[in-house]
Amino acid sequence: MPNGNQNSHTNPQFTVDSVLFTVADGTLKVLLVKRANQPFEGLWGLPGGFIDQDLDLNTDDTAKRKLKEKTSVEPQYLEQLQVFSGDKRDPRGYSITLVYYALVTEQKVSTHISTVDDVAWFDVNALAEITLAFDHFALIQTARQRLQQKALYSMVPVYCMPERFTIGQLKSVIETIIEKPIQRKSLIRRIEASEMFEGIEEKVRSGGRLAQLYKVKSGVDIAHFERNFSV
Amino acid sequence: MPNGNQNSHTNPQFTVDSVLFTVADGTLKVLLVKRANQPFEGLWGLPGGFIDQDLDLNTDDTAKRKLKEKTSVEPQYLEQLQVFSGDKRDPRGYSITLVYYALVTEQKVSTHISTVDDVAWFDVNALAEITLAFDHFALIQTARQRLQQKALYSMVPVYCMPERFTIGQLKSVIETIIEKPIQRKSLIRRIEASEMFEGIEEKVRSGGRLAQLYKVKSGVDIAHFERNFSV
DNA sequence: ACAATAGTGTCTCTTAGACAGTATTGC
DNA sequence: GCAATACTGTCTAAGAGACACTATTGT
Repeated sequence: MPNGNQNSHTNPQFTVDSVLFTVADGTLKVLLVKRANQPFEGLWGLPGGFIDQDLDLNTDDTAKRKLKEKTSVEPQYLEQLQVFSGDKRDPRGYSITLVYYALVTEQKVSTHISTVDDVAWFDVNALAEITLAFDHFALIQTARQRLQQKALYSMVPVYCMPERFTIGQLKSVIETIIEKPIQRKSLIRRIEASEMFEGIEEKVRSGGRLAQLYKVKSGVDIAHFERNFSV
Repeated sequence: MPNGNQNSHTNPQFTVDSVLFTVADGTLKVLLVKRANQPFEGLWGLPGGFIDQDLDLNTDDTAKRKLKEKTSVEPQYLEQLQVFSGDKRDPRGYSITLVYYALVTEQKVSTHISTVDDVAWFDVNALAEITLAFDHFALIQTARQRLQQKALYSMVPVYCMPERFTIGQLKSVIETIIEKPIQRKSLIRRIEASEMFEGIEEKVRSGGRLAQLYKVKSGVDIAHFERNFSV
């Protein structure tokens, strides 16, 4: 309920940060950027920054723009996580950040990332060993919990998959995210019940019997399916 | 990822607004405030305003403070909904608002509200008939959807109840929120499975057989129970 | 007695987990 | 044949909806 008498004291620094996840090599990874400015210059932190009112219609655009600057692509999935605020987050004083979390196929960004040295994937289980800027460690943990929850009742892990994938690959990605094994049969039941995927006329070898390749049917929104794994 | 070179262009107006719900007279109601300032002076809008860095440790405090100003009590339940942003929301230009939604027992605020004329409960189904400030109509609809979802798999509707309540009363409140009938038996199963409630040594009359009164066990957090109504 | 509301018992249906069993591939 | 992975069939257990049934109250 704005009333017009704002000032810098009531209008603190506002930024948008994103926790971009992918699954590769059997681990959950998060994209971090080496900071070029104070504070925390030289430390790794989340990609993000200020709104540019000329470029961004809203904060979603800000998150996408900042991610594209660092990865050259827009994430397949992007969702608001939550706002973090207070005077402990930033040594300069009270600050507010709107945090998004996002998912992407690792392959889509790997070539671009390998050409720069200030952007890299980090294993989320190895973050305790490095010092991150601001409260970004806590933000990542919160995002990870939300992703784990969402992976239990939705198909969002598919956003970490390449366009064509096998059930075995998807099972492995889900298990990496939720850190628990699931029943292959349960996954197949979900895939069938969702009616969001179709087998394509191609199989791929995987050490044993050839595996059926699947892809998302055109025009369906994966995010709109809910079903529970009761792990 | 703040970097220090902010200005008013990259740091637009930021406010915190709250959608406070209650259930009374068999309908879902939302608390609105008559605006005393431009823009939209004289129209009804959500309670909210700017952060006060001296009073608010974080945005949760801002939401609570503004709600207390209008209702004299803190809500029993408060949760971040989402951020709304863009240059269409406020005639003065780009703006950002962090929206919370909250629940309260109607009785706790009724006496205070009746003493002022710029705060009132509105039936959420009658909002189309009045003009609200800003995009507050849309914010309320989003909050209502979130509340409906949450009422399906959690016990949050209990936050709309007085301290002691019957199963019949809770059933009615849930049905008002989700706009669908539920099975009394299913509700009882949830109450038992949650182990969060206890019957007290008192019954209350309700037109037929006396009804058992329940209350929340001390020390339990209602928000931490998940179970599905498959309505 | 009867209406009204509270509360119980129990059947069915859906669905997830478990896991045995079959199918197909490379070596 | 054997190891490895893909896929299927089916039993079981949990839990929600449905609804008939019993219990207790005021009139």
